[in-house]
Amino acid sequence: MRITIKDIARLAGVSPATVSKIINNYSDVGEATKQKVLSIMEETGYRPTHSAQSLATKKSNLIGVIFAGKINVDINDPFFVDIVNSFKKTVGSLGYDLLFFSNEKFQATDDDYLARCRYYQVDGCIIISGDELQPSIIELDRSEIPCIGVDLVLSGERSGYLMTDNYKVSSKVIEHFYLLGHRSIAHIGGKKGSPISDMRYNGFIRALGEYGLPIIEEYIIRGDSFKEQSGYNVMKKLLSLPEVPKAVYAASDLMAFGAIRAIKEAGLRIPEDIAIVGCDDLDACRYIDPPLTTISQDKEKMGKLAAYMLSDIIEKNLGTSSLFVEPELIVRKTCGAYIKDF
Amino acid sequence: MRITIKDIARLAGVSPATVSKIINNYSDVGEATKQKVLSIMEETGYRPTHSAQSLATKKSNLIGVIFAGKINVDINDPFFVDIVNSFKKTVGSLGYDLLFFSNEKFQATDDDYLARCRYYQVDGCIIISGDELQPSIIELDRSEIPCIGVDLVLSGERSGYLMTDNYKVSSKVIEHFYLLGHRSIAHIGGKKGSPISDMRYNGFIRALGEYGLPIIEEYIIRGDSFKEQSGYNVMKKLLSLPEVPKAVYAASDLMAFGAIRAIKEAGLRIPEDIAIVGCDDLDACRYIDPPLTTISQDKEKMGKLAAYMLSDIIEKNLGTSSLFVEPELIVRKTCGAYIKDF
DNA sequence: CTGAAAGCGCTTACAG
DNA sequence: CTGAAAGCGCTTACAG
Repeated sequence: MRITIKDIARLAGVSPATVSKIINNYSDVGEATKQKVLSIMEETGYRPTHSAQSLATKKSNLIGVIFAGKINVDINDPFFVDIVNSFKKTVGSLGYDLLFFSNEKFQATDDDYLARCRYYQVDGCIIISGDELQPSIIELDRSEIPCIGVDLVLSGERSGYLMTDNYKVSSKVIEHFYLLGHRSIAHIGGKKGSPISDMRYNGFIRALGEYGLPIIEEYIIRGDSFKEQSGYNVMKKLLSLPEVPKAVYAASDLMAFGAIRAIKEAGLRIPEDIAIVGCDDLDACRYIDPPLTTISQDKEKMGKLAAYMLSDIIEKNLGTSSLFVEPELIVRKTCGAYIKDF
Repeated sequence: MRITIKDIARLAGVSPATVSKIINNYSDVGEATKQKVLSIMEETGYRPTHSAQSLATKKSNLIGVIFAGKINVDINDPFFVDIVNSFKKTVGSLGYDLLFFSNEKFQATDDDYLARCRYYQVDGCIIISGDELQPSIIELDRSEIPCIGVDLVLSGERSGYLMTDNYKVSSKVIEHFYLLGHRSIAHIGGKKGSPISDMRYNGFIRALGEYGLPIIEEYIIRGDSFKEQSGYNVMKKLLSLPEVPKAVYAASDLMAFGAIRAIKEAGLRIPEDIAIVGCDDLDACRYIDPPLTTISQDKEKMGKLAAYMLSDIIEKNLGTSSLFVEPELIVRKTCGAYIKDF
């Protein structure tokens, strides 16, 4: 039924071995035979079969995509999707296709990623973190499978990772507020214990020091998630203080949205009464009223870097490396600064 | 190196054939041998290899995911992602994993989807439309590969499709406006020629008839895309009319966002001066000011249905079938109707 | 209930 | 420059 390498060989009057060499671009093949075989492959529309190639070579040209953590089930997280989109383009041009693991399958061992990677013989993996990690990710990190973590520190021999410089995220916010004349800055932090939110929190404290700004205990409150409601709740507390802060830095856009809702409910104006900046640069930032000033991660670049780093590990057997990507301040209207060159 | 079925057989003192039968749940195996083999597999952590299984059975347990059309390169479209997310869960529980094709690869023949499906021996495909179709999708539809189209009419022997009932989308909007007392309704249409936008347009015209409402030529303008700017431009035209419409139905949320911008710039109020409803229920609808009333597609259900339809075609060899999913009106604040039971 | 043997479609030393 | 042969790790009639 299916047309195989044997058929091509017969049609061209050569051996399957020779056809194989031509498919794989070996140099030691006669130009004449090469052309003949090539044209027959063309005519017949022949294509090799992945499983046969994979079985023989132990390579699959497949990259596994894993969204680690409890949030695992959902691949529609905007951050995840943007990274993967960019990653896919680059890795695609390098000759790989993407395999998304269904978490619903190998449930037996609570998500045995390593087993699945071996099952499919993936050449490598990209693991994007969703904060709460499973042990099976650690197992995968330590294995022979090349891995690259995004927002996730990996330390295996054939692993690498990258993330936005989250300290810089906070210091850019502080700098912005500082230049605008603010000296007392509040922070709506993300959940304590989440690596990303901890980095932003610590970055905030550190930046305060660098700019000689006071750390005001009552102004620093951490929510229980990155969600809208959490930001709303924290802002309510801030609003109930004897002296309401005039500048607040929310660790996520969603929290900033919640804070904006609370501020409006309190009858206060943004940015006149309270200036606010978020974090993530969701699409909705442009549509909310007023449009939210925020920090953007260069997801395009991150996906691309992840692709190249992974391919370096796979092909050149490079060891662990890590990269920190520069974040960018996006000035919109929640801080009263309209000048673009901030 | 890798532990194989032969090792297990040797360790258990049986033949590879017997181990294979146990792996594949054949019934004609002695209980005693079965238990022994099972425990050895457990101890050794043995897992079969995908490529070997696939080569022998000609099945891959892989479903190809294709985002058809020119927009192809980007998988971060919210509609696409939500559908795929739901699809993935269901199809995952059915034992399949997802393969995302890189468009950058087989560029030779402008995206030879069929060839790629055969190369990977995918068991089936889900094709989500991005309006502008490539010929290679048609080729795939006509092939032996089971396909299910989302927002895309497929007619192959082993194909099926589903989409939201886009006529109903429009009639629900008209009904809402009608109940609110509006009799002259404007339409900011999507690009002419795009199947989805045409259905919404035609549904609009038809619903007008059903409610005995007039078709006002000047009030019906189609944009050149579903984008924000396009909605802005069309709304400007509407605003320049001698009699400005008081109710407008935009064929996409993004267009509605653009229209809102134009309305605000003109110094008019929403919904007091102009009521507006969008289409898609993007996240941003909740954050824009005022929150946008819109029509939501049941993406969760659509993904699930797509999964079951596809698996029916694959396993039961079922023929073509098509499904139309009921859309839902989400009442927010752009029409002046706050009552939930609309 | 169990196993020997052939086959799935390719690749890779190796010999010539 | 070319080909015969063995091997990759499974499965599937078929025979017993």
